[in-house]
This record gives sequence, C-alpha cells and structure tokens, in this order.
Amino acid sequence: MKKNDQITIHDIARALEIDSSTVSRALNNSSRVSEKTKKRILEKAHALGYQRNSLASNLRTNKTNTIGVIVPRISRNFFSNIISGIEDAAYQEGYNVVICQSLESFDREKKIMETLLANRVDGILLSTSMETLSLDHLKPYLTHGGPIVFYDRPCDFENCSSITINDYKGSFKATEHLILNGCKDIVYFSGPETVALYQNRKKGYVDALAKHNITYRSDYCMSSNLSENEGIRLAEQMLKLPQVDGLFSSNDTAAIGAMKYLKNQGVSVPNDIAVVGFNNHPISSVIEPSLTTINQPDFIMGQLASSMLIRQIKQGDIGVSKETEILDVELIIRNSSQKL
Amino acid sequence: MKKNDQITIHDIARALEIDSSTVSRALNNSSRVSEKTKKRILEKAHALGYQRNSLASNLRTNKTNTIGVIVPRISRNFFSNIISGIEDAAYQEGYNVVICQSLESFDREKKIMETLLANRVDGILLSTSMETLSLDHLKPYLTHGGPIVFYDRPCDFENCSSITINDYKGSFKATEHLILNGCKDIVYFSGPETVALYQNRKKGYVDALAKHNITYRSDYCMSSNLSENEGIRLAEQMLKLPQVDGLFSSNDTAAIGAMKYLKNQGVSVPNDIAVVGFNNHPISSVIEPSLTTINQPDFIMGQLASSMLIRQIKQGDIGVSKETEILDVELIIRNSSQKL
DNA sequence: TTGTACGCGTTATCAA
DNA sequence: TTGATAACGCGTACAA
Repeated sequence: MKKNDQITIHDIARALEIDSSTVSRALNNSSRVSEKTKKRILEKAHALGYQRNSLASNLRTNKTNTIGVIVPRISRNFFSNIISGIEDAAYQEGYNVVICQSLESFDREKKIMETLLANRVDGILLSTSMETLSLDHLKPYLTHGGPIVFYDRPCDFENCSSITINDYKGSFKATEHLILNGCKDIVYFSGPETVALYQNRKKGYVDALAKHNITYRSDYCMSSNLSENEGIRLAEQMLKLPQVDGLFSSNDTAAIGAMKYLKNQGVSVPNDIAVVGFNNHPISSVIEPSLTTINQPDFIMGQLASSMLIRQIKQGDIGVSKETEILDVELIIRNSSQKL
Repeated sequence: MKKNDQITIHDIARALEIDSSTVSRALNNSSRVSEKTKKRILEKAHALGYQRNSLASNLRTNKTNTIGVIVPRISRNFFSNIISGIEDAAYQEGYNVVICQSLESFDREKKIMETLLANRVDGILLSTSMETLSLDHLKPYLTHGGPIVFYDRPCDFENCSSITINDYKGSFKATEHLILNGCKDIVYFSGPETVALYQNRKKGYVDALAKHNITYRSDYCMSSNLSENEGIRLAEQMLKLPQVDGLFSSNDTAAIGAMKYLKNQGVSVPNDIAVVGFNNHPISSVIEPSLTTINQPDFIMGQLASSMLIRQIKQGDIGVSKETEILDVELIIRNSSQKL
C-alpha cells in the first residue's frame, strides 16, 4: 500500500531506451508513432503495471473530460432517474460524471460550485436548491470554467441553456382533470413560491380554474416544502375549509401524506375528495386508491441535458447560443381522481 | 467563456512583487507567513478573481481529498440512502465524493476502477456488482492507489475491510417469524446464488426451517434477479406448488411484485399466504396489506463505511488492519405476515 | 517517425 | 518570514 511505486511514462521510456514523448504519443494512440514501437510500448506499459495519471494529463490539457452534476437530493426517485439519464449519455460520449448533493442548501451549493471549479470540470448540470434566489455564485465558473446547463428547475441566467419540463401545462392538465371530474372546490398544495418551478405550477392551477369560471381563493392554496409530513399537516388544515371536493398537490409525496391522513379520518378518496399528484412516484401506483398524477420524462431529461452540455463543451467559446428546451408531460389517470 | 484567463499564484505574486511560494503558503494558511502579507495576498487574490487549481495541487501532493464510491444503482432507495450517509460523513471530514454506478455490470465496474485509479482518488468504497465473481481487478488500485472498503455486499479480499449488515440474522428472523405465525410451507425468493449476500440470506432461511424441524425443499427456493417482474413470474410459479402458506422474499421489490400478482389472482395475503420482504423499502409501508420486512441501517452504514475508509486513508500504509463490521437488522412487523 | 525542450499550477526543500 | 529552484507526470511545438 505504498504510493511511491508509481510507474510513469519515463519509466517506460527508460526501459525501452526511447523518449518519453514517444511513449506519451503511443499511449494516446497517436498516428505519429510506428505500429511497431507502439506495440512495444503498450506491452512494456502493461508489463510494468503502468497506470495513467489523469491529474497530470488534465493539468496539461486543461480539460478533465468530466462534467459536474449538482442535484438537490439523490434519494428522491425523480432525481436519481435523471442522474441515470445523465450518466447514460455522458458514458456514451466518454465523459465522467461527478455528482454532488446540495440538500436544498444554498451554502452547500456555493461550496460545491467552488469545488467543481477548483477541480476544473468541463461543464456543469445544475438544478438549483430551493434556497437559491440569486445566481451570482455561478459567475466565477462561467468566467473561468465552462458552460452550465440548468435542468428541471428553470432558471434564466446569462447565456446558460436550460432543459425543463412543462410544469405549467402539467399543472393545468391536472387541475382541469379534476374539474372535468366534477370538482369545484379544489385545494392546491404548492411548494415554496420563491421557486420558479412552483410559480409555474401555481399558474397552471390558477389558469385552469379561470378557464372554467371557478374563482381562485387564496385560502385554498397552501404552501409547504411538500414533504409527506407537510402533506399530513396541510390535509388536516384542508378539512377545516368550508367545502372541498378536490385536491391537487404539486408533488406526489405530499399527496400521499394527505391521502394517508384522509383515510385515517374516514374521508373517502375520490368520492369525498378527489386527489391528483405530480411526479409519478413509484408509490403512486401502489397506494390505494392508486394516485392520478403527472408523469415527467426524467430519464430522458437527464440524457438530453447531458448531451446538450457536452455539445456545448465541445463547441468551446464560440457559438454557444442559449437553448431552452421544455419537455412535455403526461397525465396518468388512476383511481384517486374519478368519482363514482 | 474563454479559458485562458486563469489567474494563478504567479499573477498574484507579480502584482504584489513577492514570490509565488509565499502566495502559496498564504493561500494554504501556513503559519510561516506574516499576518500582514497574508492579508495583502488574500485581498489581491480575491480582487483578481483567483481560483485555485486543484489539479495542480493534487498532482504535486499526490492526494486528491476525494473518495470514490462504486454503487450498483443509484436509483435504488437503499443505495441512495447509503450514499447520503457516505456523503454526510465525508463532508464533515472535508472529503469530496465521486459516485459511480456499475449498473450491476462487471465490465463497467472494471472500467470505473481504472478511472478512479487514473484520477487518484484517495480511497474507494465498493459494493460489487452482481456479476463480479473475481476481485482481481482491484489489485492495481490496492497496489498503486489506496485502501478499499466494501460495504453492503460482503467480500473477503486481501486486507480490505468491510462493513455489511447481518443478512443471515435478518433472514433467519424473517423466516422464523413466518413459522411462529403458523406457516409450514414457506417459499423463498433468492437472489443470484453466486452472490455472497444471497448465500447468507439463504442460509438464514434454511437454518430457521431446520431449527423448527421443517424440511427444506429445493423446489421451494426460487432464484431470480429480484425485480418486480421476476416477483410476478415467481409468484405464478409458486402457485403451482402443492402447498404454500408463506413467502419470504429476499427483497421487497420482488415481494411487492408477488403481492400484486396474488391480489390479482384472488389469493389472500396474509391468510392464504403470509409474506415477508427484506429492505424496508418505502413502498412496503404503503402497499395493502402493509409488508412485514427487515429494516437495514442504510444511512448509518454509509456513514460508518465513509469514516472507516477516511480513517484508513489518514493512517497511510502503516497500521491498516482488516476490520469487519456487521450491523444489526430489525424485523418490522406489519400486516402481510399475521394470519387472522 | 522520433527526440528536444518546455510548460501546465502548485508545493516542498533549501537557503537567505 | 521570505525567496529561489526544482519537481509532480504528462503533452506538444518544433526540430531533426
């Protein structure tokens, strides 16, 4: 377990009585080395147990072949599917992926940005934390690092591209679905309204009500961090309202908490209160009644974000034009929303 | 978005008409620099927008302050909880974490090992892929890199420590629980029996039967990759057996697939067939009937693995003695296993 | 096709 | 307390 026995290209060169630059070229499969010496070098490298030092190589070339991913929380099913998509595309392009969790903390996000810049990743995929209100902490990376592409949580910053899902439309569809199923008094669970994504979702809810001539009442709109416990708490609060026949939660987790509470209280879903969630979390198909929800193309979003970023990295400084891709969503109708 | 405008310690040195080595010392908060010049340097560094280049530093010091984590699949709840634990402990020690997915592929695992070695991570946390039968691909890293600690999936290799959960005991408890609830003909869903972890779980099942004088029948033991679909398939197969009154699945996912199938076929859980799973997956508490299962301390296992590895990294070559920690598990009794 | 010579940005060593 | 110099391992412009 000593660390001093590193074999370098110079060791190979010495053993073969050639120059290290030739070894370097051979190991990078350059065409400027004869097949014969290339073969000799590769054999000797293997025999000596040579292991390339990417640190040195990256320092020299000023590239790391690595993209950084900042994700609010890995353990959320939605994000781990995105990560799988990101890795899938990156892997095919020969890029490594470094994953960092902000845990929804702005301070951690800032620190991560510094670390990624210090480690000279070639580009960054970013879904901002819920605490992130200003994006100034991205400037050093954009100046000295590389491109940043936002995913999932929409942001508008300098020339950064973004790829998100159509939160507005999903929310609109979900709300309208409840209305078409006879709901008139629909409670809405919102996330933090400082976050653009939740502003969009709320707008979808409001506009769907408006389209069907239902008055928006602010006490029917409840904000939280959308955890399961908050879902329970808000459901309790909801039952205190004069009339409620529908609930649209802007994520499944809170919807599930609410459903558990309602079941507990003997309130029938969907007959007393119809429920629609957002995310298509695996639990939504298992819970009883199964939860109507909005499916987002998470894996695909990851793939697209990854390849968009890598394309921009390869383009270099020139021609990086701001792209904005918005992916379509799908209403998945199950049992929680259809009154008998 | 140009990359040539990197400010280095030399730029700072030049601006201040001092030597770059002093700048380096100041930036590393060395005590061998006067407070006065330290302050001047830090201010100038900030003014110029200096961003440390870790690549160069790591190359020079031959340390990266980074640990690599190889995980079969991030999107499995169990593993993402482990990762959270790993990051939590690493973060506190000031280490960065690089997460890589093998996707249960031996080839990818091999490739990842090479990448991590090339990038000179200081140590590796490894949960081997299901395809991994030989561990020879770890040798280069152990020779030229640093320590490896196995987590979750037990492995015995050279002087590598490991931290796992007590699969045998969990499995024994689960099986005995079924027996004590009146089951005599208990089907067992095993994972690939080439994997040590599943060997241990199987042994727990077999021994529990033996303790209660129930004959083990090999046709009651069914192997698969334990996906939900495999759970469905095996459940179908299970119903063809002469007598079955219990099912112990070595993970929740397959148990859930089976429960869905049984419900579909009008077989009552737990009255006709009692079911116990393994993992305490979030779905297990939501499905109806709720699933009795084995809870594993995933987050804690991650924390422990992380701090064990970092301790070994700090110790260096000397004194790395092989440690083997086995964490206890807990039977969580719910409704799927208690006959009325 | 191969060799020479130097630089990437940082830090360790030695001397002042 | 600071400076001068070399070295980490690799890649590349240039020359041969």
